[in-house]
Amino acid sequence: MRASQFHISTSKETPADAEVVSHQLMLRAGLIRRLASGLYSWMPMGLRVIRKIEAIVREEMDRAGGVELIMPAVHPAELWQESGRWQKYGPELLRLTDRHDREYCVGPTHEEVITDIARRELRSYRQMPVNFYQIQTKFRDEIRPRFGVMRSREFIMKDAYSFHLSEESLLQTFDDMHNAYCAVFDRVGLEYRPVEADSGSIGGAKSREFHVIADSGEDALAYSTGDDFAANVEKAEAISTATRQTPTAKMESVDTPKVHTIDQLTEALKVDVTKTIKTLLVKGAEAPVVALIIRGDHQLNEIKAEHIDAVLAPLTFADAKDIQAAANCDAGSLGPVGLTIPVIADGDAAAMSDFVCGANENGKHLQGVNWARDLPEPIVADLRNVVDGDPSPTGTGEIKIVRGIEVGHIFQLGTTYSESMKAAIPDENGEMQNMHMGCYGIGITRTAAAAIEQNNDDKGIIWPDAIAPFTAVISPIHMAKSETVKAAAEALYKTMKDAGVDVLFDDRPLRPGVMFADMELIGIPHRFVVSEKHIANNQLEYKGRRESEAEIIDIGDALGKLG
RNA sequence: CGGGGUAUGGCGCAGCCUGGUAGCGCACCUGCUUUGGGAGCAGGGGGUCGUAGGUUCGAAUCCUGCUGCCCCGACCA
Repeated sequence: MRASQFHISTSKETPADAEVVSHQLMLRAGLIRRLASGLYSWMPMGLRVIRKIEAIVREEMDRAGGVELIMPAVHPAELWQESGRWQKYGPELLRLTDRHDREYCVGPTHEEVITDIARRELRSYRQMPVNFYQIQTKFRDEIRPRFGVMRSREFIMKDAYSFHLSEESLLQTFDDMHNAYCAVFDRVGLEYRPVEADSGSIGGAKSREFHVIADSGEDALAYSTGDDFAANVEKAEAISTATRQTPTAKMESVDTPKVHTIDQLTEALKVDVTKTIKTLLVKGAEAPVVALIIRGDHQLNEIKAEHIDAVLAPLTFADAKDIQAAANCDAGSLGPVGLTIPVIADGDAAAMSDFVCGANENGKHLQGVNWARDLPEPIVADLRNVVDGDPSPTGTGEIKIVRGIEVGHIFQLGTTYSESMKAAIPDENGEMQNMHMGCYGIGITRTAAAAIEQNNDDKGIIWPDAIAPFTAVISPIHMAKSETVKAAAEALYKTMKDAGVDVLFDDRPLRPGVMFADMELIGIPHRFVVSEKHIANNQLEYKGRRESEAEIIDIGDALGKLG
């Protein structure tokens, strides 16, 4: 491609509203343009990246036995009503009405449509297992789109859905997909980690997320230093190793005016934060409210809390009125002593002795509190987020926390959708069986953003070769003034094109500094500079995007630099 | 949804407090000079100042409504 025939649109200035580096660089390099909140156009330079990621995904899906199809972006409401998600999905589902007053939604995911296809198309167990996939635009009406294409409303996703007669077959495909995803992210050239995850609203038994490791990631991941355990913090089990000590203090009330937070409490009473507990009231499944108890320095894990039977799902915090009714005080003075509602304590909180908590009376706290002696034993459950240094749930090593960007997610759905949508098939004995299902997603556009988060410097993007918009650029110095340079650059361009290299010929009549700055910002991995200086020796200058110094090579050796 | 901020040429911003001919940098166009790391000089084009109303002789500026965009938002016992 000749740069003069392409569209290159770079900017020196960083747009004011871009927060994260990938968003800033994508805008500056002219890869994307914003149309409205959470809606982006992919400009020619950016689209090349997307197409390369798609090609890798497609190859690996095909290799793993996937078959590609494409489904409509707009879905009739009836299908979603049948699965029950028309109600459950909430405001993230963009709903539309057509001229006949029929209701539709813009698909945020395609379980319903593919299940409808499966129940119509699959008539014999001999047709299974089968794994359909598509690469297509999705729409989710996010509350707060941000970080450019990292969390946009419209985005491109590869979604695959597999159908099986048996669970064993599903497990086999789930493993195959796990391996295919590893192959995809290996080829794209990212540092990533598969982690155990909660399956969330899609439902089903087991799921695994693929995260690109980056400090700007929205998810916290826990991994073990001792083995290959890795899980989303939402899912990672917290192991309590503490054992309760014998009480030494007697319970007494202390005045704590204006103390509403744990920080204020530790300051006022000069007590270590690990001797305090916090009490959170949430709506219960049966009781109106339930008390959740965690140590002062720990954080509630909402996902874990929501999975407890006594807790109402989705997790809802008690409001001021509920708190008054249950404890006769404000939220800042809550404690478990004397409560008549169910009290569920995290393992570490249940192992505490002589602790400090709210007195259920504004302006007062209790100290020297002990379970069993001053209040009943709580129900014990895992309620908190794991933290750095926790023992690994596998028993070897300790937990470390890193941040990640979720670029892939694979689920074992089981028979959730085949039951609600009646997708059954006769087995070898002619008996109808609900199909077992798996689903597997890769965020194509998000993968591009994640790659930039992980690969950039003060000059711009540094694309991994596999997904760079162009693998190499030829930058001639003052070609307009030198027939020699022009001839050599044209010849090199032809050689590279003939060799199948995805090369950009920067034939724009620009000063060298401008050309270099543009190509570094865009992040082309390999640069070949053709100039009068070296052409006489049949040489040119090569520089890798990550290298600080250029080297002089023979023109004939240029192709060798591209591996 | 709640809180905060913001809206002036393609991009980044000043002007607003204290009402009186809309300005700067980048980008763009023309010419000359320059030419290996985002050139210099000269000239030029482009803006209903988000929108609707109000106050006023006069509104980008003051007031009110609406809209867009950005940031923050259980973490609290």
